[in-house]
Amino acid sequence: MALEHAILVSLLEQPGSGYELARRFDRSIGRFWTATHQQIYRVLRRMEADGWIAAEPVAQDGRPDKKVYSAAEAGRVALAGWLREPVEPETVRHELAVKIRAAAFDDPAALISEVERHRDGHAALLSRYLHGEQRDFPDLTSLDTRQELQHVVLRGGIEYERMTLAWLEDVLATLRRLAADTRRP
Amino acid sequence: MALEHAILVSLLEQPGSGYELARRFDRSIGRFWTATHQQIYRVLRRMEADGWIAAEPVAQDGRPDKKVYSAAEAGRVALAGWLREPVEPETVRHELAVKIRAAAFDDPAALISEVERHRDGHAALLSRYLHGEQRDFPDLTSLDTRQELQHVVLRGGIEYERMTLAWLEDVLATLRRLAADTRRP
DNA sequence: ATTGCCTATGCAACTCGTTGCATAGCAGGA
DNA sequence: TCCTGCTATGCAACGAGTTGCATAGGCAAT
Repeated sequence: MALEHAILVSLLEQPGSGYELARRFDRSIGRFWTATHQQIYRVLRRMEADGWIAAEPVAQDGRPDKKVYSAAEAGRVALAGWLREPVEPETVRHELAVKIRAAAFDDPAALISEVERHRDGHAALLSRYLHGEQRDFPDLTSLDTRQELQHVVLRGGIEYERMTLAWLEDVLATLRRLAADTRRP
Repeated sequence: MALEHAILVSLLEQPGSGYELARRFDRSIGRFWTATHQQIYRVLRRMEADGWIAAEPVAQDGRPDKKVYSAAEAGRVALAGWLREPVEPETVRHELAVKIRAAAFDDPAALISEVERHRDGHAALLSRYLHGEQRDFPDLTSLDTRQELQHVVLRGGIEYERMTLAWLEDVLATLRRLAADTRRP
């Protein structure tokens, strides 16, 4: 399980409440790790009990109080240990690939609009990444270690989206060709 | 949940026992959907109860009896319905990306061997895909619908591995540069 | 002879992840 | 004024996924 570790990284980069973490997981962190607020609150309580993080209650006016968490030394040590462990067979769940192969037993044309939706979603994400890159890394010649590492992860996201986009166009061309073939074979 | 649907696709392509399905999920299907034998047996029982698949006991000599499942009409209909539903935000779990960002709070050099391991794994997988392509699709000019769709999914796998490989080399170069910088800044 | 691996299925216990709902005050628009 | 939405945290129930173990015969190598 790496949710603890993803939370630790996020808290090391910037302390925050459970709610704030949930929003980060909807944005930047969510690029490579997703989590709902339920998961996050549960894990935060466990991590606090284990001494990995420390909580400080913060009163706010006009809105509910919050608990701001920050990474503790024990958490940083646990993270360093995890870094040195070999990991994961990376479980894959690619629903669209299942659908494409399933289309052989139904109508390939029925999938076209669904694939177009995915393509548009990936195109939008790529454009968000590229804008985010320009905003957060305007000068690529002077980055510190943290920024270098954030940027190489972002480059991975960008390349992934580019590749996915090209593949989805390939899928669409294939589906359209098959649909035309079955209409007048 | 798409495990049912992945199993249906596999059984439509070729009937088989739970054990055989489990092995397929370790090989080709496992490229885009993973599952253990436990999950598979449980889901098979439910699908049989729902009338999506039919089971036929097959006696074998020299080894235990098996139950060979095949997709039923109700299953095919369910699969066609699922094809037409919009789906999934595709939950992402990219442990290596978490590790890379975590390295900013520890020693970037500690990650190098881990990333090299991943790179080697992806290189081996790419080579398996390319050999599988040559074996299963020797003549790309005469494919039926099913093969066309299988091949476009395989192309996706190949492009994914190529992209990942290039990115991991980028990650390695970045980590090595950062490691050199911190040794003599 | 024993050990280990392969086929084949399954139970039990557990953890992880998701969904629906609840509370509660404040802000902004129809 | 009412409705919607945001901040902020949490409970309860369920479903999905993992891990360890069990059975049981056959095969091959040590």
